[in-house]
Amino acid sequence: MTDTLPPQYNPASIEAELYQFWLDLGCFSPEVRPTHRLAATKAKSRRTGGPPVRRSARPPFVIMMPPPNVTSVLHMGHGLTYTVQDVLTRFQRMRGSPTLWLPGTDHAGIATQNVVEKQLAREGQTRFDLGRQAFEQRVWEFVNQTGDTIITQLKVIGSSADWSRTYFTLDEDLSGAVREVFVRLYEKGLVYRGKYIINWCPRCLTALSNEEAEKEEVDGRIWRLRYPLAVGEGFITVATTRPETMLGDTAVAVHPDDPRYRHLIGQRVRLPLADREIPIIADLAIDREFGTGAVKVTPAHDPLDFEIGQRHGLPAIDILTPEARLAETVPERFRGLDRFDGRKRVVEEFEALGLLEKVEPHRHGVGHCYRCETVVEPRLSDQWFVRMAPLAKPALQAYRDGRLRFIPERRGEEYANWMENIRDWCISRQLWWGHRIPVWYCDACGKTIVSRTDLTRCACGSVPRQDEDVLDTWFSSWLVTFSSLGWPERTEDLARYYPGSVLVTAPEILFFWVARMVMAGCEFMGDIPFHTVYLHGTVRDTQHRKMSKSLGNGIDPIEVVERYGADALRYTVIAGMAVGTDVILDPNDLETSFAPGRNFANKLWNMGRFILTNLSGPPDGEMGGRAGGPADRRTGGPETAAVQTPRSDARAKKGDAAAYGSSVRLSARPPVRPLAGPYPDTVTRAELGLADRWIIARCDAMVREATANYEKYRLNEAATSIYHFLWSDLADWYLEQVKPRLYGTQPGGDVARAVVARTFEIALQLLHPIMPFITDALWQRLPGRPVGATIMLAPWPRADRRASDLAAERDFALVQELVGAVRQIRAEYAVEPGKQVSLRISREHPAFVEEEGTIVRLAKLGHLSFGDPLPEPGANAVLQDGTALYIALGDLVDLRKECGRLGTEHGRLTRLIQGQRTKLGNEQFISRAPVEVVTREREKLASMEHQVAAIALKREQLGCG
RNA sequence: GGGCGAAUAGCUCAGCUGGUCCAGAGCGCCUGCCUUACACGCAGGAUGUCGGGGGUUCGAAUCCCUCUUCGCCCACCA
Repeated sequence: MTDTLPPQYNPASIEAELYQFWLDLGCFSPEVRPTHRLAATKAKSRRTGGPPVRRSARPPFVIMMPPPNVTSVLHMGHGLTYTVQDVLTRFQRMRGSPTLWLPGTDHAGIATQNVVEKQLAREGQTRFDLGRQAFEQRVWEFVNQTGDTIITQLKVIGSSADWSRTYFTLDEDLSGAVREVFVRLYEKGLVYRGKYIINWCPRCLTALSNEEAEKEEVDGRIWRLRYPLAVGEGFITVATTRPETMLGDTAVAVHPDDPRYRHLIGQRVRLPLADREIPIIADLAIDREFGTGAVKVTPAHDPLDFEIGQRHGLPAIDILTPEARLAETVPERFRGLDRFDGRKRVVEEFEALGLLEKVEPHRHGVGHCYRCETVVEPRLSDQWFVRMAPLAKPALQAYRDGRLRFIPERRGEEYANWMENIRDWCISRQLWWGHRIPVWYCDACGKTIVSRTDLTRCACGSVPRQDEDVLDTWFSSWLVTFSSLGWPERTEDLARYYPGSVLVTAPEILFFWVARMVMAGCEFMGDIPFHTVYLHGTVRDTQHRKMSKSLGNGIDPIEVVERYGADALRYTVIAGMAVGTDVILDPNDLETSFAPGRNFANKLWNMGRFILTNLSGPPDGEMGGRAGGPADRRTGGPETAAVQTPRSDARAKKGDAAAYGSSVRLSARPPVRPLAGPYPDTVTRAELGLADRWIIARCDAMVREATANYEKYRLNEAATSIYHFLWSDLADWYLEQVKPRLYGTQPGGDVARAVVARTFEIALQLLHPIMPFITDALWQRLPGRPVGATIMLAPWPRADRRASDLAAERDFALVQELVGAVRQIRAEYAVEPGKQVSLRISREHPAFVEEEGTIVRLAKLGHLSFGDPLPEPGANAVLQDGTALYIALGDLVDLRKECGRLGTEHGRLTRLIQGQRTKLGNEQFISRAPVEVVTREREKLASMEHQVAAIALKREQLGCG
């Protein structure tokens, strides 16, 4: 790493190198991985042989990474979710927990198969041309070729996952777990095969689970069709949204108590077009209010109809081919028509026959394939299912008991609601890419054999055939909380890292994945797999549309990293995301969208440049800075930033390397004793000035706030409080305040350096989980860092009681108000930027005396004096504590303007005082409000009265009338 | 149809257990500054009936009701 720090932060110059450095240190692993670099340090002397493993008192912190699809490319949604996970991981790691963020990739059955099939299509082939084996081979080749892309990209954004443990859901181990689970569930009677209505995607040619068929509101139509009675005159009118299915009708159902139809029950109708007779039956499931109250029953193509059919022993006629064309079972003229063409044709014929009664617009939910968005077809089919109700019980109980909690909380109710109404899970897929169902059928003896191992011979001696289907992708993902740790083997990892801690993901896969993982954990491990489910928002564009490939409104995170750096990306999404809310970014204006992060990173960089070049003190041996004379800081330029300084020598002598993160050499793990708070141990309280005490107190407040917010998953608040401390407090005020001290033009340089170093370091550490690269780059350059130290393993700063200082906060606020007042006047009177003016302050407050230098400098004053303001015209202001200011401005002053300014202020305060008096005059308020509140309100009034009196006096002096 | 959430500055949103955060941030906008860390910057400034109405309370952006408008989840009304 070179030490030239250019004025513009260039993320590319540090990120890749730092990431590699972290990898080399092995610090993404929950176990200790001492490297040669570390072992070479004085850690050796402290330890007597053996690996430097230290058992932490804290329980491990484990996050399962939701495995991205193996063939996917990073999008902004990934950018968000993996950033959140990395922030939590880095936070916990620094707090001293053995931390495991376990990554993996998902074979993503349908998605991957679709991609490869598309490739084949371009070559004019289908998977059937290749055959099963060759096709699988082809997919493997594709996966091996592209599978690393997403992992590489995750690294680019700074993810500190333990890559050595990366799994793939089709790995041998995980496949073994899948088979084990299938067999166990089968043996328990929880897996069964049966013929039911499932969601069928006519494009992917496979069954889907209920969750995979996404309901979407569609503007459709509802047709009323007349079915003539078989005997005599008349007809019964049914209502349908899918007229083509009438070709498969096997009954018409009405409610048994419906007076309109009661007399028709038991009669038959002549089904038009199909020219079949079907019965009119009565069933309680019929809603009399809807449509005509008479329902056409198509058992092969509708779940409700299927149930009715079951109850009444109706035949089911499948009228569709797998591709959703009309099948052999319909009259010839319809055969081969696509379902939607068939629909048109059926309606036309009904109309021609005079049997179309009415067409109405109708908005309703239609299922769409979650992978290709094709309208799914409810279809009667032989599939494998998992009985879910028994599995849901303990998973629901865990939530009810409070053992499993959700953030935001309301998501818990969605979870519970789903669990309570859970339906069986269709797990077989008519695909070739995935875990083949471990079931064999023997055609000779008719046996069905479910087996953990591949079966080559049936007990009867003949060769069985394996079920053609594969399992739902989610059937392997719901197991990863333990299968990725070696289950069903009883591995050390499993013992140590199960159950995990937090599951972070998007709400979209709450049911697909999260809920099922809880069920699997309860069933196979006897315990829930994590105690907290953190569901973050979605990344959307400025029109609040979800970012997606098809809409073309996506943002490529890698492009953002290339342009602004990973830290800018991370800070922007974290700061922009309150709990449970979405992140809005403008794909058309990356510059503006990521400005917060980019600007902040650059600010940090420059703060770092400034601080590092000044930590070594002024040149020419003016360490105390007591001798005057402006220091030429250029001689102590960036190149020397990382060299040892007297300060760091002092630290080294104290042997307190641990406090500066060099503990990495001792244990490669944060030390048990966390870094103390912002109070620098190298100075005594007596040496600290007002500004020093103020920034230390502010820093301490930030430590408390940010830590609490990290703990509460309020990452945006943690981010903004650190941002505010660094930018508004440290950079805008403290660094400006200490410049003369650092330059040696004022005494106290040593103290200033100690305070700057400590507070900056603490802020960097607190910020590290969010902006890992720049914080480590700067932190490592701070004086006294041993080779191989990283902020990643530095201990989490602790609040320090000695640091809080209400008096300092109050007094420095006064100084800030005063400087602000002067600046305001200067701006208002357009005083030339460089021009010095004189200020007179009515009150000799100790804070003003102590911070005189600051005030003079920051308010660009030539001279400051205390005493009654001069009676001559000048610019005036009154602070909240009643302190009056007077600035001599000569001809610039406009008396009327002054009177106007003061008059406005006077009026505003008078109104407030009025309100305040009314409030305090209210008996009810005095008696009912808490004493502290009343006291506070009284003080407020007193202060306002004081201020207004001072203003009145000032107006009198100016002769404002 | 059920359940839930949100409406705060031009834009995107914070505001966690009703009373110092006399309503905040970022971006944008206006004015002045290339002040020797940073123009991806510094200083100053403007903009809000906290969606409408009602209520509870000594006190409401914050709690309750209602209306309006968006959004989310679930659902076999064909």
